[in-house]
Amino acid sequence: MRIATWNINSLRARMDRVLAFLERHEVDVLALQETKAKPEQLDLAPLEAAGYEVAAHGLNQWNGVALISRVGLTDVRTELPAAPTFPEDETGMVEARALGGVVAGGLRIWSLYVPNGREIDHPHYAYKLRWLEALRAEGARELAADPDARVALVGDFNVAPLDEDVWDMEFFEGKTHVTEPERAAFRSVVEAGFSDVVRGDHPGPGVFTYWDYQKLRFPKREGMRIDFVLGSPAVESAVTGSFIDREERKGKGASDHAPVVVDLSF
DNA sequence: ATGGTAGCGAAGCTA
Repeated sequence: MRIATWNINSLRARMDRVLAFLERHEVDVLALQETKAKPEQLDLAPLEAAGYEVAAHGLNQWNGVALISRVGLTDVRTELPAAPTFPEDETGMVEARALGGVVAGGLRIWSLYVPNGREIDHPHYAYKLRWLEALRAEGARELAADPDARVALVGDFNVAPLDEDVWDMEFFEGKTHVTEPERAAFRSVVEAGFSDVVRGDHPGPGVFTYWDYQKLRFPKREGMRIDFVLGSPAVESAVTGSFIDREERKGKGASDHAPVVVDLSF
């Protein structure tokens, strides 16, 4: 089974890229972030013609999350995101940041869009830390109930866990994504039992998943590693390979994030 | 400190 996560920065603007990506890599389940569309705004005909469906989509906040899956492969359990445990953002749209589904074989996959945090002194930064703590608690709860649970936490974490995950630490001094509280919150999720299943095969420095549109960051190779696939022990032991599809950041109409792809064999 | 780019939706906000 091949799963992927991709901050798409508007699903409508990039539906053609999504379709080509799914087919080129034969992806089974794709978690999307920043869909920036209401479900009813999407033209799903091309997806369905290719054998895919939107298994789930965050309801109506711009920065929505979604799961695209081969038809019939993913059963969305609305209780899975455990939304009540997640803090609400100022719009009250909790479900638009975390959405989970059960894929055939019992894999639970969550598409996560961690709050950006904006500035360190902005209330959104504290919200980001609370949100990550809620994620940790929910993940820990799932593994306490079943240590062998197949759970993948995937998405845009908006945290660069290591210094080598940004192109220049000096640039990020005083900025979000690299602060110790954010990194500690990320590590807490890992320590709850969800390990990065990509980094081992694709160590840094210089291995990134995001490059700002501005200032020629991509051609200058000035990026950040902030998109992750974190797997429970059962998922980690099922990983047979992974890659970051840097090609998707190239060309006209690219998202500012590249997809992260992981192969699993249970 | 500013502005640079992109998306949405029709001005300004978010990233």
